[in-house]
Amino acid sequence: MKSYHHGNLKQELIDCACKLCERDGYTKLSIRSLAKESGVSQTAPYRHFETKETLYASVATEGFKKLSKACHIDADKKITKKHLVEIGCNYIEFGLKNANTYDLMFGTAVGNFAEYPELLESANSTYENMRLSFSKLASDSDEVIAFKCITLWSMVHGLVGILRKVQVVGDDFEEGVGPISTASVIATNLEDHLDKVLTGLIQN
Amino acid sequence: MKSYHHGNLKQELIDCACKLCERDGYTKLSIRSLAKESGVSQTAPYRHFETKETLYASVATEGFKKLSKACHIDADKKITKKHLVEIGCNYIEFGLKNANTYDLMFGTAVGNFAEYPELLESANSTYENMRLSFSKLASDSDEVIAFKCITLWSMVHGLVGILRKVQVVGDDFEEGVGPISTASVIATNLEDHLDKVLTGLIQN
DNA sequence: AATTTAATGTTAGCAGTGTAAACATGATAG
DNA sequence: CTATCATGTTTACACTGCTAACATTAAATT
Repeated sequence: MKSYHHGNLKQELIDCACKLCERDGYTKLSIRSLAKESGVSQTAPYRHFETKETLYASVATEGFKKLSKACHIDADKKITKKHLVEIGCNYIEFGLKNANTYDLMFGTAVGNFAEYPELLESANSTYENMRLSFSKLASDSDEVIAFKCITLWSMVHGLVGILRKVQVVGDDFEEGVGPISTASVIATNLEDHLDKVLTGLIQN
Repeated sequence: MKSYHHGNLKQELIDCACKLCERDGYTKLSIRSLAKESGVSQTAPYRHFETKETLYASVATEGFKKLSKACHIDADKKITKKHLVEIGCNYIEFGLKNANTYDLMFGTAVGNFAEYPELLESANSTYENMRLSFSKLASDSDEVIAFKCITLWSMVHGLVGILRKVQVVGDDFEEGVGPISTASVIATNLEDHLDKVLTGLIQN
């Protein structure tokens, strides 16, 4: 027989939410269906998540932890441009393979990260990781490092968005001229592409 | 007295939706509230929009038309790098000033553009505009032009996303090191920044 | 001009949602 | 052993997208 108290509800809800969110997109996620999935009453989740946004924040936090791991470079080694390209590729791969979670992390579903300390922490730590890698590449000032970092981030972030969008736009352009074919060329040569862009970025 | 038939409901709904969407974000937009706003019954909008997504598509279409206009460069002039920087700046300005509409245009709220011919048309025409500008910069092959185009687009698209996100992340880093201060430096020197990145892109 | 038809509106209603309030249970601290 | 408090349940409200059946009127056809 099942006990009145679940025992591990919060974590189970988060795990389940992560799974469903990535499968169907966060819009399709409902607290009620989540509760049913865990065999618990409709409003039980509210003992662990003040609002739906709080739940979103938890899912996003998990997302940033995964992203951080995906972009992690072993700190002992000396960092070269090749490593940065690798970081960029891993970032993009994460964004494309976990598209729905990525939306939650970078969209507007969670309005203000500062309201969710764990989310803020995991997001900032992802940034800090990237910053550290750049700082080991060249002896730049902190400002220059931060600048390069934001530039790389926006580059890969933009590629994730455009590569995804373009698959959905249809392609009624001539061969090789439309956004889809071009994007797919970029997508299949991500390393080369990032290398080219990073070269312009690093040498100055 | 008001007549049974509204006469111009569809356009009024779209206009109203664009306004409310930009003001509150598309998530807050409801067909019912929209109907009430136009003084019409709850379900009247369904005579003009099959589903809510269809309405979203109309709002997004208007968005792409505006974006296209914002990024338009007079075709007669000779295009220089400076013009491309200007296009990029205008793009970013649009994305930041019309953030909520931008979300609708580039998010997943409208799943498949191909289902909405007008949306597809307006989105592709925005791309085509940018492509034309690049084609007047140098005598590259169509492939190279398309490549540069996608690269610039993903660059500015990424900057819009990161610049917005970073304002929301809070900044518990040292002075000049955190994403916010860096991003704000980039934001206030957009021209320089784009110029720098474009230079690496154009010369090869 | 009369009549049919199609476009556009309304009413009523279903199933689903987020969330608040009041109450029930049971693990834990005194 | 008892009181407290975290965690669960029930009930209820206001809102949502959407469908089906019906009403009105503009436009097309005869």
